Amino acid sequence: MDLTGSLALLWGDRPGPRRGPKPALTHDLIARAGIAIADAEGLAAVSMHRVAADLGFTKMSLYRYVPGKAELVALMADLAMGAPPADLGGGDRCARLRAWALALLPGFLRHPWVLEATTGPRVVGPNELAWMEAALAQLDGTDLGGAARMDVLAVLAGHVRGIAQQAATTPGGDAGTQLGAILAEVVRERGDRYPAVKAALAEAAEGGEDEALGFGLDLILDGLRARLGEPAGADPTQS
Amino acid sequence: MDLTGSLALLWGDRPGPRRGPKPALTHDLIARAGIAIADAEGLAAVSMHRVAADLGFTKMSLYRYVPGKAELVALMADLAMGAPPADLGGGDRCARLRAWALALLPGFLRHPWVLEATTGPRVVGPNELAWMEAALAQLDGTDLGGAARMDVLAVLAGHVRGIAQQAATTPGGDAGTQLGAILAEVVRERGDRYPAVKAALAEAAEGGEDEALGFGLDLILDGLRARLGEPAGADPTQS
DNA sequence: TTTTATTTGTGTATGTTAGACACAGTTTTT
DNA sequence: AAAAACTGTGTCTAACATACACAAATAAAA
Repeated sequence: MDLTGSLALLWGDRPGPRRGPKPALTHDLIARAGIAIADAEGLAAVSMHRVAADLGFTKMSLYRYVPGKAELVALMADLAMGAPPADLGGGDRCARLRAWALALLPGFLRHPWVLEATTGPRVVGPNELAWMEAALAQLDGTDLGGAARMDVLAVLAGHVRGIAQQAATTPGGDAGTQLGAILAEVVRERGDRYPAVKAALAEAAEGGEDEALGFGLDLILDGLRARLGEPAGADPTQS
Repeated sequence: MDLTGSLALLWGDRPGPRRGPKPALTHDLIARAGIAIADAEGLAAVSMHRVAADLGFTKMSLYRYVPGKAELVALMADLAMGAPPADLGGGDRCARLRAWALALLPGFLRHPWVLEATTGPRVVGPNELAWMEAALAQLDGTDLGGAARMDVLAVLAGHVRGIAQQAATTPGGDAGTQLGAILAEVVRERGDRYPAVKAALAEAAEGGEDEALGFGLDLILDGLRARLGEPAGADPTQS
């Protein structure tokens, strides 16, 4: 894993002068082809051969643009998530952080494989850094230390990721429904050993509403408001 | 991905009567061999051949015990995380949830690959379910709905995962330090476009203390306390 | 304008991986 | 003793990432 190589690649540090024939492909084109495959058939379906073939080229020609598969996936992930919204709306700091977190979700839902692609050590791309910047900027002027700010970020992003991951397995497509069904089956058969899970599951299936993301965010942001000494914002779920 | 198969496997639903020779291996033995490899060299180093070889057997003999690699990894992950602590200590509900989350961390730190292995759709094993049960049991008697309880779980576990993931890339070993160094380098070169990240990073590197896990947990649990209408517990970071 | 250096796209080859399948040896049941 | 069932193994295939060398193309240098 040559991380230094993929850095220059992700950040577009290409040497200028060329002499040979003009390259027929671009990073953008390649990444888009990979994204299309991953969206339709999952990250496992993305192979050098497949991406190249979809572009009408040979597998080996891809290596002229990308050092390896890891870098290709990094490129795909950074492009798929896109840039953060320029405007997080009005409201106080925490409301804007809430908007930020909410804005993060659609990307994960549209490209569930990004969750897989961004676990473990990786190179942070321009878009990912832009998302970080957008959130951290909201914490300017607070008395939080650098580590604490990073931590607020981690909590928020972690929660969104968790929700996205949960959502990615739920919709009725492939193994998703199976997973839910199997979990339910296990709990039904051996539910006596897991009463709390059984109860929560039953009640969740009954009530049905999943405002999971909002609920968790409110939890976190209420805590943050208290920590910052700011007044509680408008909160629809509590009087 | 045959999820039904791995379910019976993870939960030990083996058919009773045997006629042929006694099996030389057990799921436990196989999983431990895999865990040893993953701990030492990462999840990528775990292959059927490698695990079998380390046990002194042929690759194909493993398939007598495990339907495929996915099931092997699921087995490894469930065993590696182990059972939740029987006693979460005294204190109020939120203090016990805090203890639960803190107890979750060492497993992730000892076996960083579990993060990778438990992203995406998977079969939930006995230990994972036991962890869920332990946390959900603390929410008994609250007015939270089933979905909300699951969500509290997701927020807490998600945060611990995030911290573990961050920690997994930090310690000075392989690509970890590189990643941090590269991020720092990117920010140093182009820091003007990411002032908030730059500031947070600089301050974090300076201050140094990373009570990241505790900070985030307090954030979440403060929010939860407010939601539950319980008084704030003893909190060392606030008067 | 000719030559030369450089870069692209490709074909071929290698090593690794997951998994299918059939077979021989072993053990329990009949 | 015979039959049935199960285990461990060897062989085989297909997919994959990646190394390497080569021909065609193209821009800079002569």
